[in-house]
Amino acid sequence: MTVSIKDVALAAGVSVATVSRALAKGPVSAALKAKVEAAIAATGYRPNLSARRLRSRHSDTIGLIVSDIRNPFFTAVSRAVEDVAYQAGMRVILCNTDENPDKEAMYLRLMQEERVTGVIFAATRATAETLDAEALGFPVVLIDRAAPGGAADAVVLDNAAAAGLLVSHLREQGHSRIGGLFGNTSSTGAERHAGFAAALAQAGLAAPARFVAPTAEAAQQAVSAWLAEAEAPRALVISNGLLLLGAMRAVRALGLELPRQLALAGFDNDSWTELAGPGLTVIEQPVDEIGRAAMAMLLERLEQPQRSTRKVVLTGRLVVRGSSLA
Amino acid sequence: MTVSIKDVALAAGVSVATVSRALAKGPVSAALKAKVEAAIAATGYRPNLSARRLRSRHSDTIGLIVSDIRNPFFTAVSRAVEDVAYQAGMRVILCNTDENPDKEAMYLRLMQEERVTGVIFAATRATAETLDAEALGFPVVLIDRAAPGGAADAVVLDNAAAAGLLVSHLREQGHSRIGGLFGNTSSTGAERHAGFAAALAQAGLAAPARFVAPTAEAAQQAVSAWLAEAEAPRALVISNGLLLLGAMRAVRALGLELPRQLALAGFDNDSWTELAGPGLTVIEQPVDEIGRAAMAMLLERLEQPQRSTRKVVLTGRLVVRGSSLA
DNA sequence: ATGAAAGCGCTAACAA
DNA sequence: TTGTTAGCGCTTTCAT
Repeated sequence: MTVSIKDVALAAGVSVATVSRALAKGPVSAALKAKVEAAIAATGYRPNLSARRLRSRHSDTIGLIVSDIRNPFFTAVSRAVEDVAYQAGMRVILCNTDENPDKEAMYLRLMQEERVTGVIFAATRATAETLDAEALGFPVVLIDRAAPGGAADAVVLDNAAAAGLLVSHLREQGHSRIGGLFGNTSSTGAERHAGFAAALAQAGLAAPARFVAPTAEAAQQAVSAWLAEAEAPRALVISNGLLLLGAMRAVRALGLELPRQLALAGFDNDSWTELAGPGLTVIEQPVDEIGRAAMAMLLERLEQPQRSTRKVVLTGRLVVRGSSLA
Repeated sequence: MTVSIKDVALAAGVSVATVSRALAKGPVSAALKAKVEAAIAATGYRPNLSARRLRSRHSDTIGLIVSDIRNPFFTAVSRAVEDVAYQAGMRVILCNTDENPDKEAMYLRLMQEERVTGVIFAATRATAETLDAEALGFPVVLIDRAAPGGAADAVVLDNAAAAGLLVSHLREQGHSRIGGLFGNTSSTGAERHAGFAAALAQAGLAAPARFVAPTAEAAQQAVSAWLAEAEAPRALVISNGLLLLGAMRAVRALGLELPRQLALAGFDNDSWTELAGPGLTVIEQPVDEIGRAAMAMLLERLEQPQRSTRKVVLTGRLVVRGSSLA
């Protein structure tokens, strides 16, 4: 039925050890190696990775746990991670948690059962706070959101600075009634809010903010309601690409003209932001770099399990488009 | 070091078989089951999935091979597939081929080595034509693109009809100089072109068409060049979401006003299409249904390996927006 | 350089 | 219901 290394050995007239060595590029004479290769071709043999992992005790697999792969930010990061991983001979298991702590716990358990080499993880705040990398049995690199107190390695954006960049830009365009919309499950939302609030405080301005579930629908609803109020902001900072999508839908539904009636600026240079309305002003995250840096940190951590945790902080780039211009 | 079922058995004072049964919800008395669970908690035991797969001879894993997860169509399909799969207790391996036949071959080999239960595969035309599901050793369900002659199960859109829908719509809006842009690597592009050409032929009109690599960049370039020509079309049908993105960038770069100077209609109701310009008229694919149907077909095929191959043809829905209105 | 043999952690006969 | 035992296919000593 299924052909094993034993069948190959038999067909080649060598021992299973020799076949294994030939496969692993170990010390095998050219003559035997040729015989083995012929036998593999003749039998149609394919190594069984489960057996290999069981015996060799390394899975060469990393887990990538994100909230939702439909978010273009995570899609882009995951492509970068996968490309690097496959080049390094590692597989990637991708999981979507929908920002649900129960699912996060479930997938972390799965990662243990898969005996993964390591995990790259965009955790909710709740999980990041209680994460115990020691107990998990594999290294974890957090992306997008960091753990408090440097409990784990992390690759993040300088969220506060980026939010400040957006506020400064809107101020330069003459805005003073600036509101902010943020996600309520991640530390990222909190950090961006902090930067937003600090920048406005420094300017002596109020910093009205709202927090919503991290979905386009929630954002659309929140923005619609907010803009209908008497003291509605004239400019809006939106904390991520998903929320920005919802905000933009609200703007369209209300028939508002950007930037005349409302200035809009947000996070994530998703491909559509350049095409919507007059183009949306956004903070571009270095998504490829985030993926690469996370993989690199994971590999470093594997080599030096004891070194102290690090946080790589990357800088966002302000992309100015029509939605925020005076 | 790593705790195995043996350690649990020892701690619980039972045999390894009893632990295994307790884990598999086999016949175990409540008393022993409690002891086992206590021992698992005490030891922090986690089953080793590699060992389980090796011994049980089923991986409970399905492979999902797409061209590029950054394409929102595949992102959406993959989410649907994963949700169904995880509910059915299966894990998913996701691979990106970038429409590269070498990568396709490599990942199919990987699937064999993982001893996957089955594969859902968006193949290039080249690979679909030579696909031999028998030799692979696992069932394959093609998505988005079918194999000629029904060589494998498939879930596809009625591409020709959908393209016809777009042409009819543009005709109704009074257009007669209608051009089409299609991808050059997939059967999907070919089918959409066929439907496009047939619909225009029936109307007694010319059907100028161009074929490009399936990237936004190639589309942008092709559209820019085409619209600069003397006999440029006044309406454009674009074969998928990625190409549509490129086309839209070209439109913006040229400063064209939709739909006054150019009518635009295409495939894939990606979230941005409602926000770009006056909103883009598109064919919406039932992405969730595609994912679900593919998983369902895979499971059916596993139960009935011998039944003849089937092709599930789903219907696209025309979503009319401003980009194509007279 | 090659082979014999042990055993990774688990499930599935088979016995009891 | 429970325990004993034989492998699943592979890598890795340990000999030779």
